[in-house]
Amino acid sequence: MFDYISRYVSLTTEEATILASKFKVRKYLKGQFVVQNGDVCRSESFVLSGCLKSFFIGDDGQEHIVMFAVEGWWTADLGSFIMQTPADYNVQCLENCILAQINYEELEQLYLQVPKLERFFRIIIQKAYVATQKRVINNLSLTARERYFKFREEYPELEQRVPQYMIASYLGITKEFLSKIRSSSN
Amino acid sequence: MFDYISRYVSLTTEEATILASKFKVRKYLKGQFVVQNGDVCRSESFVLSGCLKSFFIGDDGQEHIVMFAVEGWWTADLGSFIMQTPADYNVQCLENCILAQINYEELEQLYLQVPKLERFFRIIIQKAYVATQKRVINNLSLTARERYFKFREEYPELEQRVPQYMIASYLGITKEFLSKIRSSSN
DNA sequence: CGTCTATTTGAATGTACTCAAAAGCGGTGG
DNA sequence: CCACCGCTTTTGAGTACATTCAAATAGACG
Repeated sequence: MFDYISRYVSLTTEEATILASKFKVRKYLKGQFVVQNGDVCRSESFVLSGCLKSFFIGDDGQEHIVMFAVEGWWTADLGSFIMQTPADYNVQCLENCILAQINYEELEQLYLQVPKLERFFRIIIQKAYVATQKRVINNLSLTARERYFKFREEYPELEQRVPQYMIASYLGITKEFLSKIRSSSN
Repeated sequence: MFDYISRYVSLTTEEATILASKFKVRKYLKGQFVVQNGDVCRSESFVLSGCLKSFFIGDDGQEHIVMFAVEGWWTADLGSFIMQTPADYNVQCLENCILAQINYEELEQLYLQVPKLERFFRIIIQKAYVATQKRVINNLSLTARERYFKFREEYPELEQRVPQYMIASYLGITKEFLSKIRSSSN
């Protein structure tokens, strides 16, 4: 995690120590929930190992996957976290996971103690924002087929790690249709 | 703009002066481009008055609207701006506009001179990110019809100000189909 | 080997798109 | 003041992409 952060801002040993003191490392088993819909999302998690999905249940009763997270990614219901309001999403482990977590109050303290990190998180979010905007674009301008192939290119690891029906959900198509896409010319 | 910023961070008079010195106010006529696809997006713009669209031309040759911006919103090709790489999008005025603009170098200086603004922009981007994620969700879980009515609720002003075919583009549907949605039970 | 879950296949249906043409609407000039 | 032009919106018929539901098949795990 330090390696990762130091790509964006350089920390002194002291700052790194403060940083480390705010995070707690926690293990989760496959299937466990890190965030549950309706609860306030109390912490932001950096994935040290494992794989998770964020999803919500639509009015239709169906599960819609918002995003996946693997090693080196952050996960949370950010909307809930920043406003400290009940979460729209669930975050659940698809594998056994090890997460480095920081809660709301400690993060606010951290911003005060190490203002550089304000910059770090700004940059991280900017990138996430741009990526999400690209996803909006793809959803609007590409067919299901094209979206799927783009997904494969961009996240070849996920293609392996995650069941197909979840990828279908992430892409916004049914599992049956994804299966048909795959069978016709892969 | 100061009012707007002071909702998130409180600035001293001195800091406000520095802030003001970095921004340039510029007027654009209806139809003018603030950012052009292929150019590097050099500045971020805060809309003082007017209305703009960000869009790109898909492989199919069709215009896809990424977002609108009205008074009190920020606009830019953020991906291009933060990486200083050629823009994917165009940003064009739908009305005569007055924008407060800051370019890349000046913003970086500003972050150094008034670190509080790092916080301000982090918060802004966080909110934009959450909003964009909601849009992804809506696109995945709602029908065209539902998306349209949600859009009306959320942006009643835009509904008035922007031609219908652009709203259709923003929603990811054809203008013909939007017309049909409207005619059946409005 | 049996059970549970995930994937595939097929037929019928629905939602949204394409293309073409008509109607509405605002501005401009005769 | 009306006629015409360009641009936006509407309407309709035919089509394509994606969904639903049901059933069959394949894989993983005990």
